[in-house]
Amino acid sequence: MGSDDARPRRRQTLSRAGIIELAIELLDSGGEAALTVRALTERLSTGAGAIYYRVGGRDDVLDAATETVVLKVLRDPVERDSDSLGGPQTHIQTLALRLFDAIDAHPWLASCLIAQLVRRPGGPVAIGLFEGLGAHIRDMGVPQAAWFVATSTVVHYILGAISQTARDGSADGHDRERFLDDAAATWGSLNVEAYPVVQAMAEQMHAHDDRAQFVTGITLVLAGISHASGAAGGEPSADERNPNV
Amino acid sequence: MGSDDARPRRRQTLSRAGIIELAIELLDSGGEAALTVRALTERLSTGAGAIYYRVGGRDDVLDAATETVVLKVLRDPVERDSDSLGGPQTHIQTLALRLFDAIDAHPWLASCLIAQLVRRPGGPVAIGLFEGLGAHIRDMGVPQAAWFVATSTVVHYILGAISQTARDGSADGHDRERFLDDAAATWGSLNVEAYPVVQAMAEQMHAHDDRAQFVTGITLVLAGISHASGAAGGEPSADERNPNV
DNA sequence: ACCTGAACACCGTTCAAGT
DNA sequence: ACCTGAACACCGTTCAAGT
Repeated sequence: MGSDDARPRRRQTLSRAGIIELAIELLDSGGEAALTVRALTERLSTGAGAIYYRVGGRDDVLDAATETVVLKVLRDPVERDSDSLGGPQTHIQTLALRLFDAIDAHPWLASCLIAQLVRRPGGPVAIGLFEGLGAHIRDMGVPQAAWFVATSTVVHYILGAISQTARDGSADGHDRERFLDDAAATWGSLNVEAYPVVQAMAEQMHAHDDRAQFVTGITLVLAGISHASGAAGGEPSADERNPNV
Repeated sequence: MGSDDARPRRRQTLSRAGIIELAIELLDSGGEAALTVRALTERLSTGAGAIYYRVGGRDDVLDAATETVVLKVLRDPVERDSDSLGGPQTHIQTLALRLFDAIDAHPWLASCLIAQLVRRPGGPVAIGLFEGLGAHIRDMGVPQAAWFVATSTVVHYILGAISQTARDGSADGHDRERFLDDAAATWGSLNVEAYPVVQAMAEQMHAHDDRAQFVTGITLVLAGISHASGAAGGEPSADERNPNV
């Protein structure tokens, strides 16, 4: 206000957003191990203290990168991807699939997302997830008293499923396929007396498609929710109440 | 065989099992960060090479510790914990709850279990999980073609749910409770226009009980599975198509 | 065969010092 | 206010050398 000396900022090269953007780039190309404070400082030609001043420690950078990616995925209105005729279940599938597909470009995201929700259960990522998915749970006709349990169940399924789809930094998609083929071969070669179920599953594991299986899984979870709460499947029908969930 | 010079083993102090046992002890008391090769060597009065010779690198120790704990939990017949009158769904709940409860004593287990299943999808832990749970999925009457999808869905839900129950090494149960209270307070104080659903969930989040919610969640998932496989009389909803999938 | 432990190549974080 | 970067206290892993 009163001060007439217009203070010239020494530099403007270093912004919080720029650090986070670079962090995402490092994570995408080299996995979680590639995000080091040193890699950040070298690429930005700065000192370690600058990172701490702008963002914080390594975990804070990781959380910020996760938040940036997840909130971007959640922000777009579902109508952009969903058939507008689809009911709330379709919208939940759309959101879930966006998260699933984000793992392809950001294989590090699954474990960071899980870690972040543990560290900050009331934080912006948790809020975005529960608001985005919860609205459709509400639209399914689930009674309000069950919104939190039902949404939590969906979130838990999504987290577990994407965590298993994530490759670690080193492996690419092709490696992972061979990896699962090996696993299926191991299952198939087991003693059928000791492992009858796994033995029988080996063939399906070999043939299975991660994405299709993810959709089936979430469909099953939603079926359970709508069945238990008495809500009709895709259509938000009116007066259905079940206090029991 | 032929050689008559009975070679005296220099020492017998260092066994693979002993290393793993100590690793679990370190993990239980100090979290994942407390398991270092150096901590192991100091407590065992040995050199780093000995660990590598007997078990392998740090990740191998982590995997071995995880395997030991998980397989122990899965090994007991479910009849020990389940009401013997209970059906297959009860038995799945029993197994799931054993896993859930194991997180209390071993808060590090959730993230290590997830990591291990990614690293070794055909390994003994995966096999134990899918055989143990899959047998009851079969007993529910799910058609064989859907065993793998259905069991995967249950596994994914369990992984996601226990990952969120896990505290990190520093926090104890009391800390975590205060943590969630804070989160609920944050949710409750949000702008109701922007976050109507989360705002409405705040109260339930505050009142909720992790364990009860876990049981509700798995019940919902199982309801979805039995509903889908019962209604179709064949495969579960693998053919229910979201048009944009 | 089994173990030792120094050496190597990294980490994240801090903080006095600069501008 | 904002940045520097040396210093500190750690890591996991390797491998020649011992027995």
